[in-house]
Amino acid sequence: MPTATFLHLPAEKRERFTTAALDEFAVHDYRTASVSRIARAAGIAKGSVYQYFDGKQDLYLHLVTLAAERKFGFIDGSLPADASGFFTRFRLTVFHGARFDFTHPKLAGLLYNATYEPTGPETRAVSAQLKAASQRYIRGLVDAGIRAGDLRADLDVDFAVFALYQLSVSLRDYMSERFDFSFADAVRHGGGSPVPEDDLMAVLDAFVDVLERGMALRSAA
Amino acid sequence: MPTATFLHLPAEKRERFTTAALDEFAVHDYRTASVSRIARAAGIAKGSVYQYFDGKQDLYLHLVTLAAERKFGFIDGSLPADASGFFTRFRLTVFHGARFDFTHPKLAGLLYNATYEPTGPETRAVSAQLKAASQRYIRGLVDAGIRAGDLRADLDVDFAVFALYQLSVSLRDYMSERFDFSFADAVRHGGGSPVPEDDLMAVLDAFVDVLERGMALRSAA
Amino acid sequence: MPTATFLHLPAEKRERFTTAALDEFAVHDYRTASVSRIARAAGIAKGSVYQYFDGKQDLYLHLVTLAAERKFGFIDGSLPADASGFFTRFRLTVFHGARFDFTHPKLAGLLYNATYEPTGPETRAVSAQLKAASQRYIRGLVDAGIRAGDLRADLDVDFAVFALYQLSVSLRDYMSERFDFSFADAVRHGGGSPVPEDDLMAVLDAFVDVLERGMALRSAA
Amino acid sequence: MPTATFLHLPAEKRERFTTAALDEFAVHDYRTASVSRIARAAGIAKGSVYQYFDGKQDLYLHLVTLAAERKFGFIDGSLPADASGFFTRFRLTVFHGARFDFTHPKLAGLLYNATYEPTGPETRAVSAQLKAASQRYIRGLVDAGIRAGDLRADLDVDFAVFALYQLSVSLRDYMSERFDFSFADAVRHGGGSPVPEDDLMAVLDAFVDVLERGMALRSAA
DNA sequence: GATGAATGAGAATTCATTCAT
DNA sequence: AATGAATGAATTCTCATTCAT
Repeated sequence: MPTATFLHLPAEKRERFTTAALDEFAVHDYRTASVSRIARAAGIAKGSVYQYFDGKQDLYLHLVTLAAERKFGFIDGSLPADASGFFTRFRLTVFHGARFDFTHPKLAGLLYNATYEPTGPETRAVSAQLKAASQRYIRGLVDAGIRAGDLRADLDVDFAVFALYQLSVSLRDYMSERFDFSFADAVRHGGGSPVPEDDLMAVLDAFVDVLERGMALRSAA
Repeated sequence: MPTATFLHLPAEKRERFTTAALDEFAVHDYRTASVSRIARAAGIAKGSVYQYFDGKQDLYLHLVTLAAERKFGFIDGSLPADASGFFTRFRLTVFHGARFDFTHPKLAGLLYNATYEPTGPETRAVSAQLKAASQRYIRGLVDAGIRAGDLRADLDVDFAVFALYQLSVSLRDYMSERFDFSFADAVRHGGGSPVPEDDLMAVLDAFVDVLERGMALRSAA
Repeated sequence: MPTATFLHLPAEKRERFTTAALDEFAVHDYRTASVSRIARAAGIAKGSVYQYFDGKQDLYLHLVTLAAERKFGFIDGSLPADASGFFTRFRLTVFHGARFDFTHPKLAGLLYNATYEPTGPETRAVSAQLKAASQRYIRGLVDAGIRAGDLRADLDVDFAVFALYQLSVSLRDYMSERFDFSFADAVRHGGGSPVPEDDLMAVLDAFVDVLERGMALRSAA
Repeated sequence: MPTATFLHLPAEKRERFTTAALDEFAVHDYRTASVSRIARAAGIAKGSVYQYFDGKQDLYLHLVTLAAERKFGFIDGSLPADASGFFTRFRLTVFHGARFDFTHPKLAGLLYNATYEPTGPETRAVSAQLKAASQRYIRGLVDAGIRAGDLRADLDVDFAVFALYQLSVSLRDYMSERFDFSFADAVRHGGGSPVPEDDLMAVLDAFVDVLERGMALRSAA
């Protein structure tokens, strides 16, 4: 948790620091990220970092929490209140998640890194928490989908949740390759025009299409 | 690539080294893996590592390549020659892949680590190569499946390949959680009885079921 | 020396600070003691410490002086005015010194630490001063003892003073081991029943016995 | 324990390092001693220290062990084989111990520091071990003295051992003051002519005199 | 071809002290 | 008079790589 010192900081400075820290963790994993580099980039003394946070681990926890809250908040805020079926709702969730990734490449990069963080003792808890939260969210959608009759009642819910989670998370890789969009560059140079929403929707159509109908030729259905 | 020196080594020594290196990278990610530990475990001088390989990165590339060849070879060798439809063939591929993971936990651990190690200039190329090879393999299956009429002709092939790849790779996580099987322990202590093949098949049924039929209630189809 | 600022402080605040500082130096040696922790425990700003004292070193000097005064005062106040022979008087001195240690573990801990902290320019002076004061006190006893005919006139006074001083100071270690009494715990948890006065007296008897009669078999004396 | 690397070092270099390390620990206590300073003084890279020893703690353990062995060896080698009574033997032990201190000020300084080391987790074991060894040695002398009829049979052995130990160890302080000999300077500048052996003996006479006969006027003995 | 000692830049972290507010 | 954020030099320790033997 940030210290009181950090919270009392002038907004400008606090944000300069946060930006520097996000820049670092968006590009490097936990081990590779350097507190010294963050301090240098933020233009503060190395010791100050330890006035703001309990240490590297604490700073990391804060940033991941922050990013997760922002992303979940962004998605929630973008979803229409009236749900309209599982597939529509899921597509929108992924769609706004992807929009968030394009428009907040640093936060998204951090979350992506956190998800695939090699599990050392320092990061295990954070990664696990992050995964659990995402899967809980998806499980809620799936349960509702079954209740509403949108999904097959005989679905293996555990596997479905797992599949939806994995595909959602790694969709970033897919988009990156398909649209030749480098999230790494976006983080570093603020850059690259995001994928047009139409193209994005087309991908999501393919996604939902497979989810909905499966891949098989409707053989003897 | 291994140097000529390494290739001319007495087989026993070469294998002692390879084993030690695999042991190390199976348990640690690239950064955490230690060249010194490998040398010590192999009973050779640290300097020798640099006579055999160009450096840590080069050694890593060699090991990942080796592991990938072994896994692909294992799967190919286990598949019946006569294909019998896309879903059956795919299920068998994943099934034998999982069997490989259970019976070769070190090689599998290394491949898993390599897959999720996209950060850092040292590993990016290797990860990308590994991913490309896997996806090429899957794409072959999908293309054949469409030609054979097992898969819908209007399928978004790129997305399908991506989805199959991601789910196959991360199936390891799913099994680990579902069956409470720790691959890390298996690597370290050779241990743990692998998931019974029946249970494994049950998971693959759920997997293929979703792929084949999708998740939607066959509403008014 | 405390600044005027410190002396003009409301008594309550001044004492809160003193208590916090004693707590810290009773448990930690000079290097390990932390100004920040003291400020936090006293509920004042870190900067205030430097308004009250010239720095860590100055604060340390003040505390040691304070503790020494308290201990000497305690002993003096407990001794009967009419002296009754060197050994009785010395035994009482040590006895009340030990009682002070048991009942004022923090002050005693601080003094003990200060005594054995001769390393480093910051503490050397304070240690020397403390040692000098103690030895001066003992020298007074010895001189009087000789004059009164309680001690041998041919005694090497310098050595005698040194020996009495060292043994008195380190008696704490002896008692701690002999009675399994942890002064460290007493400081931290206020706790532990002190050694019963009878047992304490028995130790002092052995002490004085050696001092008085020596260790030799009264051979053919 | 030193690593094999350290033991295989050319004698000159090994000694340069050992000297530098002793210089450091003879003047500073454990906390204050700096590995960086040792490396600089020895003219080697900081990292090399960690090739030679497991870390600061390990280096410290090695040095203390070394110094203790040297001092005990020196004393043992200097004592005549035929014991001649407790007090003679004890006086000789202390005498040669003091000679060692004057002629090996660094080793002696290190041992002195180790004895009074503030007990943090890193040094506790070493200090305790050192004290235990010394006291065991003294207890042996005392036990033999009683058996031989040199010491009173009703002596409180525990206290006697404690007293002899404390006085022996702190004799260094006494000599330092009495003869105005700065061990610190001796360590730093190799300097100062040691106290003449006659003067040293005179002090030991006073010491043994008090031990043997006690301090009391043989009043009504 | 093998060795293994040496390197040195870089990591995280601590803390007494200062000084603008 | 009080505050408390900022400092920055100092600490221990790591490890891939090199190179003289």
